[in-house]
Amino acid sequence: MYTIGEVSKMFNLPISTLRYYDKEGLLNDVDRDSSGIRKFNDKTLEALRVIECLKKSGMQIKEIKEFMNWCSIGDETLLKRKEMFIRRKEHIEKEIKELENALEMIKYKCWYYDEAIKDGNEKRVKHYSSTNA
Amino acid sequence: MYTIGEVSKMFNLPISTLRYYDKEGLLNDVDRDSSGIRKFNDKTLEALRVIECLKKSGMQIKEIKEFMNWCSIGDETLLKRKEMFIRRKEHIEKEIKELENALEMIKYKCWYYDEAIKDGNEKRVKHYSSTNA
DNA sequence: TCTTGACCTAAAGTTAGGTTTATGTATTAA
DNA sequence: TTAATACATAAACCTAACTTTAGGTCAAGA
Repeated sequence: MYTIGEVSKMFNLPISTLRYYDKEGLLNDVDRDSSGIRKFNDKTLEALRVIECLKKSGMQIKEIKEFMNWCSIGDETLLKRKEMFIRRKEHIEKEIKELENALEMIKYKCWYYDEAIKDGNEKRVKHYSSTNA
Repeated sequence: MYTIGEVSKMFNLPISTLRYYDKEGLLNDVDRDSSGIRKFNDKTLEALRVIECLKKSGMQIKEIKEFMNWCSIGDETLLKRKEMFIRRKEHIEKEIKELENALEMIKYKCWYYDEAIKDGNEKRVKHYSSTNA
């Protein structure tokens, strides 16, 4: 059992964010002690790891909430959940490709400015712009 | 010379976004015809390509504006610009790594649900959670 | 006893990056 | 001449994902 402050440190997430996730229904059934204080368990930690991952994959909070809901419904949603992960996989693979393209252009720009700095101006290197970037 | 509508189609960007970029100062000195209509040139197209790339690398509009400003100042900002691209390179490389980590977890989840669907439930496969994800 | 620190809630506020709306102008085809 | 298009502006609006604020509870240590 962990307090909200402990979990906040473990995940490097503001306490306000954890409360927000709870309020939005991303953290199914968070236990409370007799005075209403949240007691997080290992299931919550696992949920937070999944949330981190799904956010990275471009999902919105309300979509993640929907997924968490499917999880608590049970076996009848297994297929839906699998299909969702397949879509996330495709999304993230596409995103990586796009980032790699951007990275190529940025690397070219690093070279471009290296050369320009050597020359003191962009005159010579400018000619390459249309052919390389 | 291109109209805003043509550029919108070329870059698959809403006209409103192009006007917004112009207003925010991301598109240095866009020419206008005698009745005030924007006439984009190849320099603008190149700027748009750079903007796309810098956005992908995680930069904010106001930071991109600052960079565009450096470009119009001239050779004295060459070093600054190069350093900026080096930082963008680092940022994007870090981002790719994080996405690759998320992708690993998502792939595991795809396998997990594949197995669970074969079994009709998560009972058997659940045991692997702590060791794999 | 008092104060400090960690927790709680509801509700308002914030920010980025656009988008929409309302209104107007200029060109062109029927 | 009228209607449709494509352009223009300023200003209001929107959304997601938090964050901040204001006010309150509770347990522990000095």
